[in-house]
Amino acid sequence: MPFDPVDQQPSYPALERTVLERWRSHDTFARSVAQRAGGPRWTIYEGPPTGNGRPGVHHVPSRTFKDIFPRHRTMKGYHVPRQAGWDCHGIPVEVEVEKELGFTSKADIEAHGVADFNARCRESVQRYVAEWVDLTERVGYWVDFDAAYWTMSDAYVESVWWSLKELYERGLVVEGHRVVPYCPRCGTALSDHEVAQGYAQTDDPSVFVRFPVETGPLAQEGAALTIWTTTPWTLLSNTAVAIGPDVRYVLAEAPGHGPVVLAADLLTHVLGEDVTVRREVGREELEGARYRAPFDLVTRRGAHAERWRTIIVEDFVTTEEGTGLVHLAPAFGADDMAAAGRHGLPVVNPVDDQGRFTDAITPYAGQFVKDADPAITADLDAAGVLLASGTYTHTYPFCWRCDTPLLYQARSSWYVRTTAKKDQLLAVNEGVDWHPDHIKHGRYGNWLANNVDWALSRERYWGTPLPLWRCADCHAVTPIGSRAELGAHAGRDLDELDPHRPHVDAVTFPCPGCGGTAQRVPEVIDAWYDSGAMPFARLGYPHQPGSQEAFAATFPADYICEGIDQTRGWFYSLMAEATLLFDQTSYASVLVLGTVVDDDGKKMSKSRGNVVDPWHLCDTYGADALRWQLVSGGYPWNQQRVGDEVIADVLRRFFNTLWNTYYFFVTYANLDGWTPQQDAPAPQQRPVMDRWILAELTEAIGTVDAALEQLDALRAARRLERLVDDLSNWYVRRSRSRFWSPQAPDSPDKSAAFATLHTVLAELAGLLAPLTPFLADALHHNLVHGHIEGAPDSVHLRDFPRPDPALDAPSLRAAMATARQVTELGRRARNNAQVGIRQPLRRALVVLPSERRAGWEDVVDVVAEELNVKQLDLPDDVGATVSRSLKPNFAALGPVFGKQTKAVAAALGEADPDTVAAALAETGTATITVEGEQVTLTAEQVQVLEESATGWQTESEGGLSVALDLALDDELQAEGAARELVRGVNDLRKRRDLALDDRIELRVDADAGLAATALARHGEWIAAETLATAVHQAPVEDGDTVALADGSRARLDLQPT
RNA sequence: GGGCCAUUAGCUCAGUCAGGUUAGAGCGCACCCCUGAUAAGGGUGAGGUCCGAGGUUCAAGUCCUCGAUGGCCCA
Repeated sequence: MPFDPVDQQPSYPALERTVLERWRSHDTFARSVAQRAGGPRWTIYEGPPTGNGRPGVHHVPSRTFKDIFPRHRTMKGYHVPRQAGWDCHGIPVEVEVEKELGFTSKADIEAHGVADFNARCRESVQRYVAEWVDLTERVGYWVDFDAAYWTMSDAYVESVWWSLKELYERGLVVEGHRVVPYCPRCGTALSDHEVAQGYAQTDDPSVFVRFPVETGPLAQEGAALTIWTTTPWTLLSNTAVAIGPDVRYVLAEAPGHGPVVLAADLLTHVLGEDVTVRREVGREELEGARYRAPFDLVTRRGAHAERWRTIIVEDFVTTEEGTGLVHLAPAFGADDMAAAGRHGLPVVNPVDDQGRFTDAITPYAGQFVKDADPAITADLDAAGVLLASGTYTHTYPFCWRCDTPLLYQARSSWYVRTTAKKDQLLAVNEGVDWHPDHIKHGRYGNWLANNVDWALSRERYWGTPLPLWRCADCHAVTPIGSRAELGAHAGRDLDELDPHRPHVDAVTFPCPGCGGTAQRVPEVIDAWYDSGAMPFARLGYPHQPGSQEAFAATFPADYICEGIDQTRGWFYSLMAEATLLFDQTSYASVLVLGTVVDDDGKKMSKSRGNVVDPWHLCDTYGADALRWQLVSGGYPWNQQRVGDEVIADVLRRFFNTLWNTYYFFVTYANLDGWTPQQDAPAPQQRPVMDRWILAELTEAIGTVDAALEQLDALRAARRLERLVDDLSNWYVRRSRSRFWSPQAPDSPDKSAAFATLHTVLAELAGLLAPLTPFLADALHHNLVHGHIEGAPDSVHLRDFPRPDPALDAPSLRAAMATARQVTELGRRARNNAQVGIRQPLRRALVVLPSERRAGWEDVVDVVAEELNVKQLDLPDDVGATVSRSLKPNFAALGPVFGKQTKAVAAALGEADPDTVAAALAETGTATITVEGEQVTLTAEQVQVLEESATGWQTESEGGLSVALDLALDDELQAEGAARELVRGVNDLRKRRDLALDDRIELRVDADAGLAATALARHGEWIAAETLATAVHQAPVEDGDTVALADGSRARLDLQPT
């Protein structure tokens, strides 16, 4: 047998396991990369998954879309190495280990010993790696794990050090005293990402407080400022009050309160309806005025005495809530801190690392600040400055680990000064090809435009140590770019030093400036910096031999792909570091994926219990089906549904259709003994169906190739779905008989059909290879490898299909589209006339718009056969059988006639269709009367509809009509009967489980009229169609009954021979 | 509170960037047809305030403004 026999109902998971095994044993992935080593480089960066958790189905989309385009580019001749990577550092890893050890605070870690703690972290990140590798392989994502980079490796850490030293020396890494979200219990600042996890609704105090004015006219009137806060404990640290530049302020009085100043817009909101406005208060009265704050527990410092507790003007003040006058405590608010910087205000912070008031704050010393709120409020009341108090419900961040309310607190930490390069970041972003493009100026662009400096340092343990050594004496900082450099300073060989804590902390060296002792600063860095460093750090750049050449060849990446949650994660860290270090982006194009949801469109979560297991899907339907759902189910950046229902649907819709076509080909080729070596007519000499499907194939190749080139897998998948549908439900359906002619072993028509179908399936395998790598390779392996001279042993080793211009035939494709539309109308007509398709009809009349008549003669036979009519006429002049109507083509009329369009359309309705049609046919234009004026219209502007009249079963649509002649004569009825008999026999063969090529003897009980006529006139044809070696007219006891058009019944039975 | 995305048939989605008068596909449902490749295919039918309200235009699912709901990200 030329081809391996194919199961009619395949198990795709079993097939995929076979292919996986072949890839393993044949080293297919490595060979696919290596054989393109001389080609142009195309680079993808693998965003490192954190090894700190199990892979789930939500990881499959990115693994799919990271696979498709590299496979395509590889088949196009590009050299596309794919290095895997693992993200190893970070607080989530620490938390995992802390849980294991039952730790609750940093003190526990210190007591336990950082060395062992970090060793456990190192072990923890390797725990799930095997599962990740398994799933990655199973879904067909080709990536090189052997060459994987680990962000915790010595070389990686050293490379990150190099980059930080570079940035430090350019003044882009600085120490800053800034307000950060801080967990007083865990003793560290939190990253934005961590803070985002901990927002919860909570009730906080809400107090309105009077600050009496001490200078200027307002002081003489006894006025006080009105301020509002939800953190009374920050009032102790008040240093200024801010007003808005465009806010209107008034002096007002309400019963029980003295005269107070507040924003006019918030007057009744704060003081109620029963309030009297004394007068407007101008900005100049307020700005610079001194006031008295309720507490004097902290004192001003000399240098800032001037602005201490005065009124300043700041843009961030709004009248959306509060009073329009904002109390500032620079140590506890980012806006406050920024304002303090701008106005030279002091920063006072009477709160310690555990969130408690310091000893100097006598009344509240040692209290956790939030716990002191009630006492503070009571004291305000006692002092007579409390206007009102209550509770305020809002969302507030809590520590996601211990539920402690976070404090925004000024702390010293290290920053990357991304704001210094903000304009360049924006410029670099302009050059990136975002998919979808709205991200560029939308979600991501907005984020960049509001760029703030990158809070780099973490007061933690398991991370890349910040490579800065500070002198205890002169405080000079020495940045270190490698272990060798560190060794040179320390005067000993440190090349084997573990560059993590605590080992690296133990290394000190004499300060190059003053000779004092330089000690590493205590912080490690944000793990996001590690991930953003991967373009160079994965290579150990610049220290490792060859890393500089490798970096030059692979930077920037041509393509990256991750979920939309990486907008402010990896997409940013990659771009920011590349811009700061190398003044360019690190990726030319990026595909952003949407979130994965279940069958019902719900987000998957453990608590909801709707987490889909990727292994279940792969083992039930196959990885190809899962991949196809992801690429064909909608745009990848929208939400992606994954679940049993949608994937089972994909199997039905696409895979089974393709597989049936494949099964048909293999079955009949093997029956016939056909092989690709057989001579076949040149494509241009083949029958019209062959030329048509080859033209469709050629067009599809061009479309799919261009779509994949543009990272548009959806368009590629849609085109392939159409091609498979065309192939199965039109080409094979219409060509079926050509594959089955045992009487004509060497028919050129048959070999043309086999050659055509083989070509289409083989090229389909090539087109599908990037998308469904398993099925594509199975097809290739059976149909091409070993049959075609020089064909590689995997579809992934061949070149991507190229369109053959000689096969392209746009006019034929258009004609066939018309043919199929006519067929559809004809079938509708038969249905409505209730005439079965097996009953031949004498004649049908087809009306086509003139522009669609080209090429009709090529396809008319196909339509006649499909509709089972003897003759199809396309009369030039259908005369009396047609009634015409006119339809305005608004798309053409609108631009010419503008506002007059509707009048022209109305006039067309009044005009005589026959006259207009005749004029258009003769001269190409026609003149009608519109509102008393003569107007000339072109054929493009007017569509002439023709509809067949009486005596026919007529169906029309879009300017096409089909009219069936329903009259039957004896001859037609006999033919119809013959076809009924054939169908009856073949149905019986099938039910008796006869093989396709089993011969039979046929007996027909045909005393009655039509069956006898059919046997007499078409006996030979019936025998040929049913593989009957003999047809007997004889009584039949059992067997089947076939009902015929004249109402008679024929009994039939068969006997295998 | 801010930003982005989505909202089209019972369900899942195209169509929206380049406005054009009969808004499509698949699944599901009902009836019918076809079937020696078919867990298929074909025809018909039921099913649409294209989220809503304004606006621009000869013409709006499509463009603009405002709003609603959902999702994501951020605060």
